Parts: sequence; structure tokens; C-alpha cells
Amino acid sequence: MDNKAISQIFDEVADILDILGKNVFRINAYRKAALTVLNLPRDLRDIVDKTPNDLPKIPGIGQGLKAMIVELVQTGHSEEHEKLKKSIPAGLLEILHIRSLGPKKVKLLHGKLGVKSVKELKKAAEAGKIRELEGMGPRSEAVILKAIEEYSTFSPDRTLIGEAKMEAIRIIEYMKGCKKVEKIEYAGSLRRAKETIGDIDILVTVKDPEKSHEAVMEHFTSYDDVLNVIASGDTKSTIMLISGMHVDLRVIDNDSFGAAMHYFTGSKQHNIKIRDIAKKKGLKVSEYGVFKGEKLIAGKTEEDVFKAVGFPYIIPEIRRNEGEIEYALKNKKMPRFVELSDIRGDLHCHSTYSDGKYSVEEMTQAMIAKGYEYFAMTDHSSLVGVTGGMGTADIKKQWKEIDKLNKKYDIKIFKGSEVDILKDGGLDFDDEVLKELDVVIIAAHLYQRLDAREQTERLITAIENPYSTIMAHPSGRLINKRPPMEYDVEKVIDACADNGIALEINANPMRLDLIDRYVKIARDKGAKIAISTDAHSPSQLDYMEFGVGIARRGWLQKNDILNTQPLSNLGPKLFDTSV
DNA sequence: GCCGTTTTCGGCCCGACTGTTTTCAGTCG
Repeated sequence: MDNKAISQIFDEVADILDILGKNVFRINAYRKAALTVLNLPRDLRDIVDKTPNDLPKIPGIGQGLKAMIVELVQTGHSEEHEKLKKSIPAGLLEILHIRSLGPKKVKLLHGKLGVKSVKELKKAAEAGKIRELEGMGPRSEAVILKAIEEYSTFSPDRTLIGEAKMEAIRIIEYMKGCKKVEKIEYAGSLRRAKETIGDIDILVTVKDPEKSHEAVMEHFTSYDDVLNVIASGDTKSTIMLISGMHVDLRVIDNDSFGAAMHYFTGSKQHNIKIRDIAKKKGLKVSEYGVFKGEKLIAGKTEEDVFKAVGFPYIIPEIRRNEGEIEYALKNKKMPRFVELSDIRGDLHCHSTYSDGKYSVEEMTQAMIAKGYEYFAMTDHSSLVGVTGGMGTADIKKQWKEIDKLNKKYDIKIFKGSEVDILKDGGLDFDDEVLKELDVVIIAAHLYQRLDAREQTERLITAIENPYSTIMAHPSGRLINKRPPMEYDVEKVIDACADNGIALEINANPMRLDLIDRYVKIARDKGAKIAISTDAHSPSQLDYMEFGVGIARRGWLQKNDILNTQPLSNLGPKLFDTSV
């Protein structure tokens, strides 16, 4: 049972306790623990195995949850959880996922109408039985039917950040068409650069606040892609787009804009912690500002808000209550984290020599347009048939082309390849080729389902190959599609650090791999990171911003990263000088 | 269930919107 499975059980326990109407704070303790466990950098199996007494040192895990974690790891189930599960029909947990229905209403529907599943809920709504219940009416019935339809139409997967960002930009551009709109920004998990986004939060200030709210909301709910207006008030509206995404728009007073940005950027756990600390100082923090008694003492900018509560500015990407608050209090100052403008080159891309759609020269021109000093041309080796990879003759032909382009253009092109890792950890080119390459990106595309021990050995063998340079998309996952490979991540990171192999943050929104929580571990262990787009076309070079977002989430600074270095630090071959 | 330079007990972030109600409970973020 891994961290994710344990997290899901904690969430389920919370859901059941919620429906049973148990103590809200006990429920929240389970929910908080679920989040903590999910984002924990270390594997709970490992902790239980080696240092179980460390468990209560994890914030939000006490003696009770420690016992439950140990039980789950050692036996694969928890008696408490099993007992709770038996206390309510399984279908009620699914009903909880229907919008507008929470624990109280689920309990009511089950108690009064005997509803035990989404199917029965739909039947009851269609038969007009729900309107007869206390606190419900015809409107509630209609909302439930609509929500059931949404639930069955849209997959519960969160949207990839790439898609969400495009959607947000389109809506922001559209909203700028409303003359009443002054400032407009997105907040939420999109601003925190999370790999997947639940819904889009947009904040605006308006000219002439007394009478502009209505016009702004009207403009918002009239957006082309609206499937459904879920809520529409003076200061807050929610729409559902045809894509299934929810978008919230909030109208904020100028004096509260920073407080609102902070509040709606989250994360929720970060906010709760900040409010808690403020409270102990006799302050109150809300989306309207920081208050001392009735008096507003900060709110215009996020910096003001942090300062009023005694903090330096904390960048959105690390606001997760995973140590940033303690760090800020202790050091009074935050590091300068890497920024998109620090990137000087891209070390992973493809051309028509494998599965790219553009020639080496076209990719070169695109890299120049990005303002880069250098890039690595890294087409696939031949193992993965579908990518149309290069054999020895192909790559030698490509080298000649690169030599010409290196003379023609004012950019350094490194000769490279994304070389497949064979089943035994060997590489898919002969040494004769490998020794000529400036950049050897080792990549596991096949044999992803080996057992953890075998996979760990295989990867480490490849990492120890003297010609290896960078380990591509280390987990191999595709978000919402394919789970990560199973192997001992810490051992693999150690091997990379020991052998001077950089770990890639693959910036493609479908991958975003190395996963953010391992980025920090890699840095702590002294491994270098390369942020690469793996672009198969010029437009995909824009993915770099998402990779930088993950790097920031992993607390990386400029010098933790290979491709922030000037060419002069990299040498003719990538690792000729240490960076 | 967790937590403690105000506490080992008594707290636990804060507010908008909706649909039902004549003042509020439930849901959501």
C-alpha cells in the first residue's frame, strides 16, 4: 500500500464520518492527513519499515493516525476503515461527488428517500420526490439533475496545466473586452503551477465599483464557451465551460486586491496556516485584507499582506504548507528561485530525424527566436519503432548537418540523442556513437512494468554508463494516462548525483516529470537538473514555462539547473567543466 | 484526530452564494 492508496483511505474515512455527521474537526484531521500523505516526499512503507517513530513528527499525524498508517502498511487494510465502510451503503460516497450535494443532503436523501446510489438519486429527482424534502425545492431538484448529467458526461480528471493556461488566457483576453474591467489576473492552482488544475480562478478590479459589478458579471456569463452558469452574484460568479472546466470570477476592491490574490492563490493549507499565525498575533486575515480589530492594515499587494503578518514574500509555487512557512519565519528572507528568463538553452528536442515534425534547421531557427545561446538536438535511437528513431548511419548524417548549421547560425547546437535504455540497462547505441555525442539523454520507454527491484537495477546500470548525461522524464508517467514506473526513487537519484547525471524536468504538460516533490530531494542530494521541453515542433518550445514552474515548486535556484548556465560554463561537451 | 512561549483541554480559517427560508443551513473554495 503506497502513499496514494493510504491518502485515498483517509479521504474515504473523512467522507464516511462526514455523512455520519461526526465531529467536523476530526473529519478535517483526516482530510489534512490525506493531503499530507499524498504529497509526502518519502514512501510511508519505508518510514514504517525503518523509523516508525518519525511518523508523529509529520505535521497532522499523531498517535492515532500513526497506528492506522502502520496497520495499513503492514496488513493492507485498517479495521477502523472497514468498520466505517460497513456503516453506510457504498453508493453514498459516489453521491457525495455530485455538485451541490454534501454530507448533510446525502444523509437526508438516504434517510428520507432510501437513496443509495447515483442511479436511485436520478430516479428520485425525476419522480419529483426531492422537492418534498425539508430544505429542498423544485430548484434543488433541477440542480441535482443537471449535476448528475455533468457528473456522467465529464471525466473526473483534473485538467492539464497547459490546457488550463490556454483557457485562462482566452477568458482573460475576452474579459479585457469589457470596458469596466481594470486589473485582471488568474490565481488558484494555475498560478501555483500545479501540474493539473481543478478550476480556474480569475480576479478583477473594476472602474467605478459602485455600479460596474453587474456589467462585469453579465459580460463574464455571456462568454462563448459557457455551458452552464452555476452561480452569479455581485462579487462572485461561476461558469462551467463546454470543456467541463469551472471558472470562478471575483470582483475585488483595489485596496483588497493583494489579499484576494493571496487568498485565492492558496493553497488552502497554506492559507489556514497563515491565518492561524496571524490570529495568534491578534490579527485577522481574510480575502479582504489583514485586520487589527476593525482596522484594515494591509491588502493592496501580496507583499503588504505577507509583511503585515511578519513574513517575507513567498512565491505562489511553494505555497503548500510544506515547510515554506517555517522556512520564511526562521530565515526572514526567501531564496531567489529560478525564473523563465534565466533559461539559456533547451537540452531536449526532436526533428524529422525521428518523430519531430520539423527539420533540424527549422528547430534551430525556433531556438534562436527564443533567444537561446545553445540547444541539444536529441532525436530518438532506433529501439522504439513508433518514433522512427535513428540508426548509426542516420545519426552520422545528422552530425554533418549540425556541423554546417553550427557555422551558419549564431547558436551552439550540441549533438545528442535520446537513447533508449535496453531491458538490461544497456544503451541503444554502440560506444563508437555514444563517445561522439555531446549529450546522451537516457530514456526508459519500454519495459516500464518491471518489478521495482529489477527496474531500480536497470536504471542505475544506465546511469552508471560513462557516456550518459541526462536522465529523461525519470518516472515515465503520463498524467491521467499512465502511472509512474515503480522503482526506488531515492536510490536512483543518489546514483545520478554520484555519477554526475542530471535529472530532467520534462516540461511537456503531459509529463511534468521529474515530479515536483522529487525535484527538491534531487537538489538536496546534490543532483543537477535540466529543464527541457522535449519539443517536437517550434511551438512546443513554449512548454519551458511549465518546466520552470515545476522547478520553482521544487525550490530550485538558478544554479541548481544546467541550462541556466552560459555556454562558456558548459564547454564543447556538456560536462567538460563542472557547473 | 491533532496540537500547545497564552492551553494536556478546548480550541481548530473565513466568507460568498443558493435555495430555502422569513433568519438560515448547506455547499463550496
